[in-house]
Amino acid sequence: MKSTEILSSDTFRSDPLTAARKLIGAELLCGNCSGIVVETEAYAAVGDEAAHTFSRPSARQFVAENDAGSAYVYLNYGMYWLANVLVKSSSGDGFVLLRALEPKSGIATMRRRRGRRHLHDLCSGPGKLTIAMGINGKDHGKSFVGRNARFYFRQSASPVEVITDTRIGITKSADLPWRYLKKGSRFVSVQKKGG
DNA sequence: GTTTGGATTACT
DNA sequence: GTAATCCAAACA
Repeated sequence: MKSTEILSSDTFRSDPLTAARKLIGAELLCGNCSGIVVETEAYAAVGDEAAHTFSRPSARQFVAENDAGSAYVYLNYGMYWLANVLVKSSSGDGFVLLRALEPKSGIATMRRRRGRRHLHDLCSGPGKLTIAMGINGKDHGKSFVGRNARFYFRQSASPVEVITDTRIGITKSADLPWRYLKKGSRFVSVQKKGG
């Protein structure tokens, strides 16, 4: 029972750092596919130069018009869809970028979608996991909340050790330790020394 | 109307 | 190391 419990929507009513940490170890489900979240990054809606909200009025409008738990999905580098969860709280709004999963279910489907065979190459990056899970621009604005949502999270069955690191692929506010990783996971996007 | 800069990935 | 490929925002 514990392992199939839906992650409380309160998770998305936390500040971005807390929410990003809480999502590590949760299971993301979409259709017949699922995977354990092993890597996330937090982006703050205010004061974070790396966040879309810093330079995009359309992103600020998204935050204003959507509820906590909504999907913020955008096309990066003209090629890859990246998926975030909108979080809203009294201590700050923001996004949690889903960066890597440990594949659990629907692996044949993931292999077909990705055109890759190896388990470690299915969801080991923000652009890869959206392909593997079948998430794209049509999912922008949809909700991660509720058992009937197109995608949703299950609570971790057991406590997970989380480590932090600096965020990947950004040039502004790059020194903030807002990347969260499941300790020891070999399914993360970029292995750093010791990781 | 044109330019610019990306929260990436796969291939050489 | 770097090509691929699209969009929002900024500039003219």
